[in-house]
Amino acid sequence: MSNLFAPTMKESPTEAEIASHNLMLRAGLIRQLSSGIYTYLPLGLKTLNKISCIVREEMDRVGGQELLMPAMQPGELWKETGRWDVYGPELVRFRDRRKRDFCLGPTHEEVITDLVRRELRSYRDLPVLLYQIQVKFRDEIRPRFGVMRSREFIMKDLYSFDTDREGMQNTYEIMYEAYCRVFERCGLQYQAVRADSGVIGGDLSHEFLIVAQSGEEKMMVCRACKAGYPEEEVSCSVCGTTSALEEKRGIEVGHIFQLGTKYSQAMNALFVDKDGSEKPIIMGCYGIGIGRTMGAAIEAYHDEHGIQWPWNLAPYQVCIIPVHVRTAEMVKIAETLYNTLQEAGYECVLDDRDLRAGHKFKDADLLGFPVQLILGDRSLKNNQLEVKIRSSDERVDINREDVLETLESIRKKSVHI
RNA sequence: CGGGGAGUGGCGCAGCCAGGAUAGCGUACUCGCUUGGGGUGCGAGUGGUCGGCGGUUCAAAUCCGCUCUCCCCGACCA
Repeated sequence: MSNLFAPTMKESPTEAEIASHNLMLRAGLIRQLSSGIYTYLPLGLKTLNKISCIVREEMDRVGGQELLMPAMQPGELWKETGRWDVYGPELVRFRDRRKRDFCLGPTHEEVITDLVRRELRSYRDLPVLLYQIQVKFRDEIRPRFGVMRSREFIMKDLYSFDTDREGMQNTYEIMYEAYCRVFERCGLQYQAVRADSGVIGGDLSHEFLIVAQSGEEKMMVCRACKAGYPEEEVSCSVCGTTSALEEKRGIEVGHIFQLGTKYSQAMNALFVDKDGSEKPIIMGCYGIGIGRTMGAAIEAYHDEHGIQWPWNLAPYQVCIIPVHVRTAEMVKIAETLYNTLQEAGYECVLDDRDLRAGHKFKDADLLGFPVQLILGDRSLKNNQLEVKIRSSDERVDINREDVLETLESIRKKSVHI
């Protein structure tokens, strides 16, 4: 950690009004460049990448193919769908040197549809699922809550292309399940809720919310069948029970849509069906806010001391804390332990800084590593070390040779999939 | 965009109303000693265009005008 660029702060910056924003700044995960525009520092990027990896794996698992589209998009495409006029000032627009209209993509329906209409001709090419994890730009009226609503943000957006509505609905269900796995693997409590499809357009739509007290959105969840409903929908539950609705709050991190032919029709993205007739491709689109998921995770898991990362999202799972680095013996044992864990596949940091124990403890708590391995003089003599679980504050002394076994059992308890 | 608030060493703030000497406090940082299991104690030190431009005045962080930025509340969103 002496080499780690993770500037922590003891005091809270004034601008951060909510826990996740405050902690991301204090723990040195992000720094603000401008309103709604943030730099991810090394630790913040680590977690961001963890979320991206999980998302990527789950998209690939259901047949998604990753590509990368440009952020800079010609206005022409947006005029084709009419969204150049509809989207409003949230769309970041500019002209190039030849005075052609361009924008920075807030979403990529136009670009992907343009790609697909050029390359996909036959029903034999379908269905296809294409996605990217990429930076998006939305000139929000009011950016707020740090990375939760920023003007530049990382989003996974997948677009599906089917030959008919049944195919699209099938894809939708598969994606729904994939989303459930993503959030489970992140170690987050989530809730899917029926939603309006808004500006994006289309028919059926669900939002995925991370359950958190501080969430901006209210929802009603059926205690029996776990189905979620928007607050305003007082309709009863699908499973028939009427009185078992519970109000919960959440943070929207994902949204899935059945688009139908809204874009394919407007942009003339057609395929030739079995019977030889040309039909518009049936589309769906599926977003996950990567940075927002990170913020929501902190919002859901923190205490007065700092972050409590779920195992799979932690920048490092283990923090080794020698209470001092004054003796060669202590340093050697700490380094040996570090190497042992590295070889065993644990991501760990060694707090080799020449600081007082209290300072290191405070930092480790703030940064939220799931496990702290504390090396003190007393336990050292007995060939022991102290294991502290961040989320429960549970502490036990174990023999040093049992460390891998102990970590493995902690990992098993923390991770479900 | 409407309503509210704030810009003063890295961070958190005081000073401004009632203009005046070297712009102050906490923290962080550097050095020395000290301490060593929950942000040690003492001492010394570095670091400031007081957001910017213009004006009033013998004199502006302080008064006036313009402007930029940031934050909070509302409509919108991953």
